[in-house]
Amino acid sequence: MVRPVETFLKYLDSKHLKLTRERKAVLEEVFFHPGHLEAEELTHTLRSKKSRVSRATIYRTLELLVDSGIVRKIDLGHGHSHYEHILGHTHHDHLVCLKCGKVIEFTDKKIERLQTNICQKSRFQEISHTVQIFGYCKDCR
Amino acid sequence: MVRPVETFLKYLDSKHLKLTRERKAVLEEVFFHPGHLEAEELTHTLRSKKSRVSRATIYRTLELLVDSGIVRKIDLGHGHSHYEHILGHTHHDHLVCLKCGKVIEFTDKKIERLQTNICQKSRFQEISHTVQIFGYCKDCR
DNA sequence: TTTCCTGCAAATTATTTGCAAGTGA
DNA sequence: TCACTTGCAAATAATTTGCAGGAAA
Repeated sequence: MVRPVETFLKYLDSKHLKLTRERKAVLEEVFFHPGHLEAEELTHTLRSKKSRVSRATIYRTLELLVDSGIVRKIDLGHGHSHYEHILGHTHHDHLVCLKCGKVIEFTDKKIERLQTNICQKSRFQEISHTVQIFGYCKDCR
Repeated sequence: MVRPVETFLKYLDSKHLKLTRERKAVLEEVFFHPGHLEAEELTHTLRSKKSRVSRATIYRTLELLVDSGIVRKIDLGHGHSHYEHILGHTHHDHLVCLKCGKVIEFTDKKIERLQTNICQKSRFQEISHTVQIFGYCKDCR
C-alpha cells in the first residue's frame, strides 16, 4: 500500500518543512493524474478545480516532490519538463514519437540489470536514470 | 573514412541550402571538439578564433547538423542543451554526476540490442535514443 | 539574379527569485 | 510566536524570430 501524503509528510518533517494546503493540492493532483504532466497544465488543472496555486509554488513544490522521490522529472524533448509519479509504480522508460508526440512506456528488466552492472563497474551511485527512444510510432511511419 | 563536410554538403544540397562560411565554421568546431558542447561555449570558441558567428546562426546551424545526423542533441540535466558529434563515433550513453557534473561515457552492446527489440515489438522506428544515468561518481559518493 | 543567409535586437518560453504579507506547528 | 510559505511581479536563461541588408549558386 502506498500512501503518498504520508511519504511526503515524512520527507517534509525531515527537512523541517510544512504540509500546506498548496503542497497537498499539488501532490494529489500529480498523484492522481495518470501519465506525464507539465507545470503549466498543473497550474490550469488546479485553477479549474477549487484550489488555485501560483506558478511559483507549483515549481517549488514539484522540486520537493522530486527530492522526496515521489515524482520524477523527465525530458520528452518538448523544451520543458514533464513530471510523473513513481511512488508505487514500476520504473519504466519511454518511446517518444517525434511526429504525433505520443509517449509509449516500456519496462525492460534486462536493461535495468545491465545499467546496474555499468554503475557498479564505474563505482557510480545511481540516483535515477532515463532511457528515452525518439522516433516514429507505428501510426506515423 | 568519415568526411563531415561532405556529409553536410549532401544534406544541404538535398534541402537546397547553401554551405556558408558560418555553417562550415560551426561544423568544424563541433567536429573537432572532443566531448559535449554547449551553444554558448561554441559562440565563445568561434569568437576567440578568427570566425565570429552570431548566436542565432549557431542555433540555426546546430539544428541543421542534428537534422543531418551529424550531431546529436543531448540533455545532461543542466537546463540547456549539449551537442556531440556522432558521425564516425560509436553510439554511447552517459553517466552524469549530479555533484561535480562529470560525464562518463559508456557503450553497452546488450542494451542497444534490447532497445532494438523493444522498438521492433512496438513497430516504432527509432531515430535516436539516449540512456542517461544520474547519480554520484566515485569521487563524489 | 534569385534564393537563401546572417546579425541584431526584440520576442518567447520556461523557470527562478526577492520581498512583503500570511499561516501552520 | 516564529520559522517557514505564498503570490506577485520582476529577473534569468535558453532559444527563437522578424527583418533589413549581404552573399552563395
